[in-house]
Amino acid sequence: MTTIPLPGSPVRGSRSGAPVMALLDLLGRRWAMGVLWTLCEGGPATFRVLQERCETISPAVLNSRLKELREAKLVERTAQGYAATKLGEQLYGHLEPLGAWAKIWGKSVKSSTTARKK
Amino acid sequence: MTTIPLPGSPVRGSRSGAPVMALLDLLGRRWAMGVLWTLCEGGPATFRVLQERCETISPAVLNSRLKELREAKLVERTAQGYAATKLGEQLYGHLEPLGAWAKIWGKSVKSSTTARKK
DNA sequence: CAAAATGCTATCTTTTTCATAGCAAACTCA
DNA sequence: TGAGTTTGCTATGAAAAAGATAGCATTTTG
Repeated sequence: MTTIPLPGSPVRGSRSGAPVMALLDLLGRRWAMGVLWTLCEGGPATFRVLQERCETISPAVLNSRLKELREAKLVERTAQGYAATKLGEQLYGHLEPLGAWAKIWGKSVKSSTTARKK
Repeated sequence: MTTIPLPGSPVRGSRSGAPVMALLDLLGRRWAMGVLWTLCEGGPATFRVLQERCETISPAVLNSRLKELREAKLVERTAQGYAATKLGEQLYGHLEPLGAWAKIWGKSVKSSTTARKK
């Protein structure tokens, strides 16, 4: 079993346990941000629906991420299924601008990477 | 070799290749945000110095992340060593508030998780 | 020029993630 | 009520990624 990164306890990448390091560890796991993003964008969803929305996530990973996000108080179970908590929405508020920024980034990258292989 | 997620090409987690999905894929790799964070916080650094700043990163992973970040135009090599590009700084600008937010988060989580096991 | 620093690559082990299958419990409704 | 469906996962085996460590070629320094 994996340890769930929580602020205060030492995490991968930092012996200090600085909150931001715990956060980066938590979010730096495959699908962590994607799941939160999807939940916030599309609203509460059951496990199965969430899985479909994420298109390619496997149930095992979805389950792991949900456990972690719930323990981190970013996601909770409601009558409607899984949903972002207030804290989760707050975090999403910080992440959401990345959507717009990514488009700008996309242009910069593409203009310098036209016709690349592999 | 791993494919580097770039906007426009389909990435893990999304067949669409939406820029934000490419970004989340790129950043959702271990140490990706940490490296950018460290570079922006501490300024340009040589490979070795960067490695030390990151405390526990292995050279292989650091090397991979640097390649990806460079291809994504977020990091570049300068006379001073590796450094965030303008684009990278911009992105960091969006990430940076997470530092403060993580502290708030830390309190909420801790208050509900006092004395947990495992 | 010898010693130290730099920038990685190689290698092996441990973790994560992926891809699927499938099962138990809750829900539907004929 | 009880067969069929949906939901929420768990199990499993294989592939990919990350971690730990050693070490080597090149550059820099004294």
